[in-house]
Amino acid sequence: MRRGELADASGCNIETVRFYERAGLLPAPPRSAGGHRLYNQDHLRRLVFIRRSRDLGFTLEEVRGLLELVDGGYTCGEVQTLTLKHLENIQGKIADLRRLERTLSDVASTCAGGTVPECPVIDALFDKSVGGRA
Amino acid sequence: MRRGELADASGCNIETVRFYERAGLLPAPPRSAGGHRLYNQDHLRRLVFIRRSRDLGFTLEEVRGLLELVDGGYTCGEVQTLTLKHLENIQGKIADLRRLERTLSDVASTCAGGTVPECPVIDALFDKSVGGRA
DNA sequence: GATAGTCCCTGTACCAAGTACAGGTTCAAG
DNA sequence: CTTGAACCTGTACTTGGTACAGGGACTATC
Repeated sequence: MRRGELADASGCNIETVRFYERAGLLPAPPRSAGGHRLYNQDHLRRLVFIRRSRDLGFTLEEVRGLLELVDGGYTCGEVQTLTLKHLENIQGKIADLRRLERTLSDVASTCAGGTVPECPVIDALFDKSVGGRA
Repeated sequence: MRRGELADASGCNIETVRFYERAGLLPAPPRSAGGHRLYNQDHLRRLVFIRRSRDLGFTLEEVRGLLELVDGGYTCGEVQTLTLKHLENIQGKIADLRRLERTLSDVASTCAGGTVPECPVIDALFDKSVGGRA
């Protein structure tokens, strides 16, 4: 398989394949006489693993950790630990965004709209406390 | 006020002040004979505006838009439009993350933990469909 | 065997939104 | 006048890719 085929088969962008190779997530494949990368099913499997992990919101660093487990042997418990930790991260982000949403809709609700050349939202951004940060 | 004082007073990092100047969000202040930036209360007000907008999750591009309104005159309705649009963005992100959380906790729940050298989470990442992307 | 068209090669630059640092200068206090 | 802190500039780094320029390889057709 060449790079374009691998990309299509995995759902990755063709440039991303090279990027993952440079990042050390995907092993450098053998090359043709002319220097073209030649992939096999193992590469595809691994690339799909990476893409799915990314779809689940794991960072590349976390994916690297998962791949190390995969390569070096792992227990279900180790994987569970990483997964639950990541889940907590996601939940933390959701909580942050909900606070933000709350603050923002509070601010927005002070605003009556219309063609008045002043706005409490702008005033709040300039002058008032606007709630904590994410 | 010098740059460090402005940074402290606004809650920004000192480097960020320079970054916002380069980005065209904060006007270049007058300089001392030796080239040091000298800020006034208007700069502080504007920087606080930027920081608070950022805290509310507006991108720098959106902050730029808000500042253009501030500088050029605006109606409450215009501000409201931007604010509500941004609120929708945030809500969209929350929805994405909640789908992700759901998928992730579904995957995590298949996993029993312990010292077994295999894990359904890993299997899912390699072999199964794992749900849509954010 | 030539040629066209597609794919691939490398290196590099770009995005957001800053942060950090090196190497040199200025300011303010003592 | 000296010291030390704060400042100056330019540049590199981060994350997770994407995009492009300028060239080479592969494949099919004539």
